[in-house]
Amino acid sequence: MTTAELIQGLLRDALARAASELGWPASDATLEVEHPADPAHGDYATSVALKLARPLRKPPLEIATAIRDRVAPHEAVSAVTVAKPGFVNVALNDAWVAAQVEVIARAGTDFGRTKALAGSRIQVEFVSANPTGPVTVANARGGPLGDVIASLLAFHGADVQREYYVEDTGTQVDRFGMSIAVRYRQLFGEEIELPPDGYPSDYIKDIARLLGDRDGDAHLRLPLDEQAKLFVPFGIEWVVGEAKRVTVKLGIAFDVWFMQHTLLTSGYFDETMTKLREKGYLVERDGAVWFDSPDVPRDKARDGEDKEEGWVVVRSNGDPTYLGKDIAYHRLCLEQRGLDRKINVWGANTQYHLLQMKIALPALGIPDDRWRVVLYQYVRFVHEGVLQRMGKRTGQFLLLEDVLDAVGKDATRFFLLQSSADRQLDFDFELALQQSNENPVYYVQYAHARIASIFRTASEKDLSSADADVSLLTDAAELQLVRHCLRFPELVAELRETLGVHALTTYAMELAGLFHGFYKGNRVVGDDAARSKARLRLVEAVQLTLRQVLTLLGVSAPDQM
RNA sequence: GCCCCCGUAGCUCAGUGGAUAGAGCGCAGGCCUCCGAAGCCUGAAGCAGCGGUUCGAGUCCGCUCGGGGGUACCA
Repeated sequence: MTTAELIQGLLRDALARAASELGWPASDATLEVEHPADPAHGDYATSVALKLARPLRKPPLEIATAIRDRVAPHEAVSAVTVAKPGFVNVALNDAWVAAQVEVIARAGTDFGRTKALAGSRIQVEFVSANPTGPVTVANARGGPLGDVIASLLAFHGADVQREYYVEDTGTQVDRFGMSIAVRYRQLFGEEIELPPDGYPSDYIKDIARLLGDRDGDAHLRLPLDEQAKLFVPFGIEWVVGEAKRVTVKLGIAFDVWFMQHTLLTSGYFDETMTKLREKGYLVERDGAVWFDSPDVPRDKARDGEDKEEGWVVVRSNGDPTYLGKDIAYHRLCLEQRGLDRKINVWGANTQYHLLQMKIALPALGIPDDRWRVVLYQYVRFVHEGVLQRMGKRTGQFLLLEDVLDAVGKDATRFFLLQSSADRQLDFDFELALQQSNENPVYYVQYAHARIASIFRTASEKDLSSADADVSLLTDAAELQLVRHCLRFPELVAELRETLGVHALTTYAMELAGLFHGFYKGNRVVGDDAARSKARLRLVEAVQLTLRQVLTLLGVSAPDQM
C-alpha cells in the first residue's frame, strides 16, 4: 500500500463515520488526496469537505472538522488539521517517515513494485513502422514510450509481451518492392525512372546492391512487377534486420516480431472476414467488401458530396486493406493467442483508424476494455532551417540511428520520454548535439553516481549502512528526501492507470534535484559515526529509488561518470 | 467544411479542478583548504485571447486566433 492510499483510507473511514453518526445523506463525491504545494499545509490534503458542502448544505469548515475529529490515530500521522476554506490537511509523523528509510532499503528492487496486474497477459505493440525503410526519429518516439509502458506493467506483475507488428503486405510494400526493382535494373545500366509513388531514398539503392551482390543479374529478364514481387521478402528482411539492430541499440528487446503476411497465409484473415459476414457486418459493393454496422458514422455532408457508407476491408482487386488486416490481427491477439489486454502505441495519423477499430472490434464481440491505444503526436524535425514532418515516402527524415550515435541511448530515450505523448515534439538535430551534455538525464545519473561515490568514500573509512539507526534522521532536509522517495510507489501506481510514463522523467529530476541540494548542505560521511551510518542508509534509499526510476525508463544508472 | 491533439518563462518542457504555476537550457550575479562544480545558491522572466461553469480554472465547457494531424479500395 502506498502512503497516499494509507492516508486516503484513514480519511475515508473518518468520512464514513461522520456520515453515519451525523446522518449525512449519501453522496457520490469521492475522497481524493493530493500533495499540497505548500509544505506548511502538511503532506497530504483532501478537499472533499468543499465538494460536500453543496450536497450536504453545510459549511465546508464544519464538514472538514467533523472528518478531522474522526480520523483514527495512526503511527504514520502526526497531525490532522483543518484549513480555510475547508481543507483537511494531514502531516506525516517524522519518526515514521525516518523509519521508512529502512523499509525502502530493505525492499530493494521490489520498492514500488506491486502485484496489481499479476496473472494478466498484456501485449504492448509499438514502433511497428512501415517496413519500407529504416527507423526514423518520428517512428522512434513510440519506442521508448512503448518500452517503458511495458516495463511499468511488468513492474505491477503483468506478464508482458513486447511486440513489433511488421506490416509486410499492402500497397506501400508493393511500392517498396517496385522501388527496389527499379534500382536493381539501374544497377545493370538500364535507363529507367523511379515512379512518382516510389521510395526515393538511397537505402533502396543499398538494398538493390545487396541483392545484386547475392543474385547478380539472375532476375534481370523478369517483368518489372514480377521483380517487385520477388524482391519484397529480401527488402523486408533487410529492413526488419535493421529495425532489430537499431531498436536493440535503443535498449529495446522485442519478444515477438509478428509478420503481417502470416495473417493471410494462415487463413486467419479469411476466417475473420467469414465471421464478420456471418454476423451481417459485411456488404459487397463495387467489387469490394465493406464493413458496415449501425455504429458507422453517416456523415453525408462531406464537401457537399455523398459519402459511401462503411469502410472497405477487401479491395476490389482482392487485397485486404489495413483496416481489415488489423481487425484480424487484434482478434488473433485477443482471442487466438489468449492475451488479456493489448496496448497499442500509435502515431497521431492513426486517429481515424482508431475510430474505425472502436466500431469494428465490438462487432466481433471484443470489448473496448481489452485493448487500448496510446496515441502520440508527431515528431517534426528541422530540415534546411525549416520545421518539417518526417516521411519515408517523401525521403525527408532523420534516422534514429544517427541520433543514437550522436547523443547516445540514455539521452535519446530521456529526450523522447520527457514530454507527454499528446504533445507535439520538435527535434532539432543541431540543437540536440549542442545540448547533449546538458541533457537532464545526466543531472539524474550524476546524483546516482555521486551517491556511489559517497559509498566509496565511506568504505575507505570502514563505514557502511549496516545496522544504521535511522531514527537519528530528524533534519527537515533528510526527511524531505524520504518523503519524496515515498512518492515513487504512488507515482507508479498512478501510471498503471494513466500510462503517462513521461511523468517518470519529471520525478527523476525532482528527486535528483532534492538530493543535489541536500548533498551541498549536509555531509554524509562525517565525524559522528552513528549519524554517518544513518545518512548512508538514507542516501542508499535515495539511490535505490533513483535506480528504480532509471531502470523503468530504460536508462543506465552509472556508479561513475 | 467536419473530427482529433496541442498553445504555460527568450528556448525545450512539467504541472491528478485546489491554497504563492515549477524545472532544465539561455541570461545577470555569487559559491570548491571539506564525501565528485556533470553540482549548489540568488535574480529577471510566463498560463494565446474572450466569455462561461465552480466556493475555487493553466486544468472543465463554448467561441476566436495560432500550430500539427485526420477525413482513401495508403498504412
